[in-house]
Amino acid sequence: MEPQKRPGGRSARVREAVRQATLAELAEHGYAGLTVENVAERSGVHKTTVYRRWGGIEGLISDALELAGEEPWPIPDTGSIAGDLRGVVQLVRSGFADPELGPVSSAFVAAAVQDPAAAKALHDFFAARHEQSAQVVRRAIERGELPDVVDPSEVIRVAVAPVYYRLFVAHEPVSEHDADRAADAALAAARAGVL
Amino acid sequence: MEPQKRPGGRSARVREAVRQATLAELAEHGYAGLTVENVAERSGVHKTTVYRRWGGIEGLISDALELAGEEPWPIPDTGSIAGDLRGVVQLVRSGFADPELGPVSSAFVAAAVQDPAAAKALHDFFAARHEQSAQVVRRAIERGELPDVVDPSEVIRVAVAPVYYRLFVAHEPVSEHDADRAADAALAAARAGVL
DNA sequence: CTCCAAAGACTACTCCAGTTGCGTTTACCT
DNA sequence: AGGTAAACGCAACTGGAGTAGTCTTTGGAG
Repeated sequence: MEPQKRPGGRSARVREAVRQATLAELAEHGYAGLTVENVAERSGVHKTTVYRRWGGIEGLISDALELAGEEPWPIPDTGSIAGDLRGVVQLVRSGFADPELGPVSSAFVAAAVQDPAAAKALHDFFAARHEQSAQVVRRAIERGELPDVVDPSEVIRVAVAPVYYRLFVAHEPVSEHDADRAADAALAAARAGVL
Repeated sequence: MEPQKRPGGRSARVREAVRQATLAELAEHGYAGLTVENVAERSGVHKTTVYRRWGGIEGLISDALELAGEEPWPIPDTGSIAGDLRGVVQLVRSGFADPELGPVSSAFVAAAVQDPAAAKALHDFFAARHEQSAQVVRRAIERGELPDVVDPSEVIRVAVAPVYYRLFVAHEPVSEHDADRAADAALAAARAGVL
């Protein structure tokens, strides 16, 4: 009574096992502590197989990232653009603050800074996120809360950028207040029509 | 006729040679391609000496970063906060776009994402940069261009954040227009009093 | 000028990430 | 069912990062 056989046999099981092991290792040891051997041992798949199919750590990251990108992203709907934008930014902040998800998310960013393949995967990931999150801005435009000249995805970028900047560039702590302020700043700029 | 002897003898020369070699290797091969052996060979200093004094790649990066932090940062003075802010952000953008400085600067960011020591060094670096750049905002407040409730360094952060976000998180290209727009957005938020 | 302590150079070693070649298993196809 | 090609497992090997011990050089002090 195998789970299911149609979408693939052994290979599919191996792939899934490795993906899960990668995420688990990432959560435990972070990106710096991620090794192919540990992933292989945890997944029960042999070391050489991982090297052949994934090519190395970068491949593991890209694959896991692709998996993460398929998961849906909750879009806030508080009724006002102010609340929605704050919701989006807080979601980002809390995601990295989470002791379980945080290290995994951070690992993706870390990997992308070094490996071009991971960078491409992360680029696509964020393109999708921007597109989805921009929904809150489009709704606001329809409601007349914002001028229709604003670029919806640009508002999202400017809103979340300070959080990422603090986390991965300046390496400063990010409080809830910081997140709200970033969202409010993006909103003020959008209202002024500069975005 | 040695350059100068007071500030130290052999050790000082070794340290300087290694620092320069680190920067040169960083510019050529980036952070991913940086190895202790290459730095040692280029500097003419033995491998073991580098390991003993710097401890490894992280130490090399931290040391080079400390050196970079001592260099002065040009503060724009165009007469208006709008021009000054744009100048600050453009300076960031052009720094990373430069074919020589870009890889080095990027390497610092990459290193800091992985190594705590480099992260600390980069944190201090940006703290100093924020403090210096905030000057343009403080002048604007004095001139009455901005309300005196605004947080000068926060305006800087919000202004430059989208550039870094595009470069190192979303991995999107950054145009001059993007940089100007980010500066304008921060200014609009500051005028609205939300920063 | 001579001596000495600190710092660097050198050699040889260890250890582990990544590779290679080959044997074995597995899913799919007729 | 049986055959086959792809995918996986396995063990041995390679290469380079990092370490340890020892010798040599250097810069300063009396």
